[in-house]
Amino acid sequence: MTNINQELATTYEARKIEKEIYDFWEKNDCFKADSNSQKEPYSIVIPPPNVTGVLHMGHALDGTLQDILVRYNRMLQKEVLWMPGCDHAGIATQNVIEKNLAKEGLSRHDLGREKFLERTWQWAEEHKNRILEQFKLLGASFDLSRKRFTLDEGCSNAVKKVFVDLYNKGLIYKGNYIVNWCPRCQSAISDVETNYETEDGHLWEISYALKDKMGAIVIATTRPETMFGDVAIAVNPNDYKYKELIGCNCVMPLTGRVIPIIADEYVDKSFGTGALKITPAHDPNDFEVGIRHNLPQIKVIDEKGCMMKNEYVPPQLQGLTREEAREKTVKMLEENQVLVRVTPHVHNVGKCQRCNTTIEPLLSRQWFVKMEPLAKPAIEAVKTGAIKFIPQRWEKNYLMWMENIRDWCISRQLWWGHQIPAYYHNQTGEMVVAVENPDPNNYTQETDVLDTWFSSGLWPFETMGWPDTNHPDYKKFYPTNTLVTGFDIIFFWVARMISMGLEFTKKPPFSTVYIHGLIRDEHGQKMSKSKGNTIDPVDLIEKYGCDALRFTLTYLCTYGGQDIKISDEKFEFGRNFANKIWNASRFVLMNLSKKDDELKLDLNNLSIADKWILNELNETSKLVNENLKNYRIGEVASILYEFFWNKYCDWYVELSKIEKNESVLVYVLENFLKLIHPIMPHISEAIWQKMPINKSTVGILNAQYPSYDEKLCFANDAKKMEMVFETIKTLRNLRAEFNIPLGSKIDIIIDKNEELYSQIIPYLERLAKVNSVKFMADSSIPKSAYCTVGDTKITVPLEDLIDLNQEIARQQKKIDKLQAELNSIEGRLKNTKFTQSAPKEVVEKTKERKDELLSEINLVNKTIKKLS
RNA sequence: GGGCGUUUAGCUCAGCUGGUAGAGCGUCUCCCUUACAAGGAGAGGGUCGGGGGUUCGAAUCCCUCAACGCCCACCA
Repeated sequence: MTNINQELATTYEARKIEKEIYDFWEKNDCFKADSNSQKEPYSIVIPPPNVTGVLHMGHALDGTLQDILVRYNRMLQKEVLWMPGCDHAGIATQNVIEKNLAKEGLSRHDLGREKFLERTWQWAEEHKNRILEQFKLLGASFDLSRKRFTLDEGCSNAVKKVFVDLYNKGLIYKGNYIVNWCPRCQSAISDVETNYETEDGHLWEISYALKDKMGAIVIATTRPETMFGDVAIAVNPNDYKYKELIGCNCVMPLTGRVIPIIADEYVDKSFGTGALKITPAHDPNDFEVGIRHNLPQIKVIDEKGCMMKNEYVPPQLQGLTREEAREKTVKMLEENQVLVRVTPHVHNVGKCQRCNTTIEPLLSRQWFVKMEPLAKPAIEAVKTGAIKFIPQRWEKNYLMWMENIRDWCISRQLWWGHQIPAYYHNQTGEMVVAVENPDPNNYTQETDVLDTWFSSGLWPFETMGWPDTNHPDYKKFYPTNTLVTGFDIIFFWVARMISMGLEFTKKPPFSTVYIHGLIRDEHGQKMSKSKGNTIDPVDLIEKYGCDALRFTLTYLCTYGGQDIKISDEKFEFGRNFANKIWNASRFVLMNLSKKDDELKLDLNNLSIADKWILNELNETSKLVNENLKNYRIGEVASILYEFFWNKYCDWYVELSKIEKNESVLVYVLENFLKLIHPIMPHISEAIWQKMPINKSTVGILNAQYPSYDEKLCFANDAKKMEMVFETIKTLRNLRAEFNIPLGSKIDIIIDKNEELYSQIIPYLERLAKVNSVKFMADSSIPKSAYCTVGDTKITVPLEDLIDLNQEIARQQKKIDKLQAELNSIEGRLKNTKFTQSAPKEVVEKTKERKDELLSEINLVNKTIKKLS
């Protein structure tokens, strides 16, 4: 036998071993899915990280949870596919490239579309693999041979087909609507890409003179610079203040243009002055009002956020930015004495999610997806339970959004992305929507590209070979089983995948959506580079090890999906556990004298301790399976921690130093390694491979996951063993209270349960430093300390070592505690309502407890009497 | 303006279908016991945010208030 002591270092060298193990899996092609397999399928698609991205803590959590599910199901002997890939991330990536260009003093327009895309592709190719390589550091067991990219040929074909189909079904339309326009990105963005921030602004009240009457009407606005695009003043039809003015005209200050006063329910009588200027080209609500009243749309701010040069904008304002124009407009209004009042006003301002620039609501020609018909089946799928959210509360959130869905603006004025498959005739301008350009000589393709989420919305099926529904992957692995993601992209991504999946495959793309919390810093702040509070998972892996990171994150992952606050030091928890596993295993392996067949578990040759640990293992297996199936993954981590550390190490391994059963020692370790493998894949694999047992699979990752086994249920023996532990703990406690040094051994006299205790005398000797054990029904040694374990009294003759008063006090304390419990229990039992209405078992249990307490109190009382 | 979440030991948090509160870290005492000091043995520490209700029994279910956080929403 090799010298294992030399082979295994005394502290676990995580990184060295983790690298070796991952290499081993890769070399053996362990993560490759076989679409021809007869086994039951299990599949997950990764939420595709951005091409330009680097691994962050969110990925670490998300990736770990997916890997746990994937590895668990692989060990349940299913055919598992975890599909990896990246997202082209339209705006995000284009921004990065443009920033780099800017360093060279160039803009994308200097390069032109073709050159720019060439450059972006080059960047994407260079960075595409980086993040997936980093996922490997997490131990991700995805099938890299199937790696996909949202802009690859297959995805592009799927996107085109989906676009054309939706267009032909009338679910995609093009038109002039008001959209969220980012003047910096120079593109439209969707509603979900717009974040609102409260800002301190002003409410300016401006007087518009009536045209054919004396007097004026005063409106209130937060954006005076848009007034040049006004086409009406609106009041509420029921507002008596303005009743006679409806239908009148008024003269705009500064420009003198004449606009009507109209009535619309939308106007809130109580806000501001109750009169509202209508600017359809620069406000979404005004846009709606304008449509209702058939008003013109006057654009006064351009795509860069500057005042336009047209007949509506006063010459001195033309070309100014929105901000400059606002200041100057206010000044001009003041000079003209039409500014009635200025009050501070806090309001919400839309910001571009990507660059935080203030959004300009802008009238422009865009492409939209009509969402209502697509949302309907997606709502049904969740309502009927075809798709389940975990935790369930997210369903409400999802449904509320879907039921109030608005059309989705999918065109982006970018270059990086899927170019919209619409073609315009060079002369006639006729438009054709088709997968291919009907005639490249005469038709030019639409320059807009699609929102990134359009292609990621197809991710679960576009990666499986769709639209080829005979593709082996599609047939075997679609629909997928579980989608794992954070709540922040339910609207962006999850909702759209469900809609698109149902529309195009007629199947929900997954049956379970497992939503986890977000990673935050130790103060609960969101991690961001700008705040400088990020923790790099790669650093953590280097410092503590991958399995330590995974275990810690898993442990912190609650069923309710709470956000997870982390700090560097928290990962010591996982590292310590890995080290414990390592050392316990080292101990077991070092002390084995048998091999292979000799280590086969013999159920006919078990001590009470063996039965106890096997019973515990069995219970643990049961719980772990139950909790994994129910996505209580944090609970699994805590169950396994408790089992291994507090049961196996603290007790069973210690007992094995006194009297060992190698086969049980190995059996329990082996099964624990299997149980922990999904969470801590490397260390479990590393140790498993060193174990002298019959290994029927390539690695532990393919071994059969342990489950509850009737044959290993030893409940009665386990209970007895618990009593033994209680005895040892009680004696240790006594030792500590009386400051008896470990060197001086104690004698004990036990009054009951001789059969049990005589089996475990060596344990008492070693673990409680007992010198001798006597069995005597009634020991009457007055100068003694006493312990009671249930109905058993243990006398510890300490002669002069102890102060009798101290011992009396100690016993009295125990009585007080027992008595308090007894009082409460008796109260309950006296209450006939309790005995009548509580479940039988509960009443029974309470009665049993009462008897236990009574006899123990009785016992302690007797000993006190004897002492005094 | 709606909706959701959180409030439990000094800190960070568990606590599933109601049966009388747990872990890790930190603190205190003792131990470098031949797997592990990233360890071992022991101890202390909580009227479960406030108030009300349902119940034999509430951290757990209901109502209400408070604080903090998040999401959605067009209030100019």
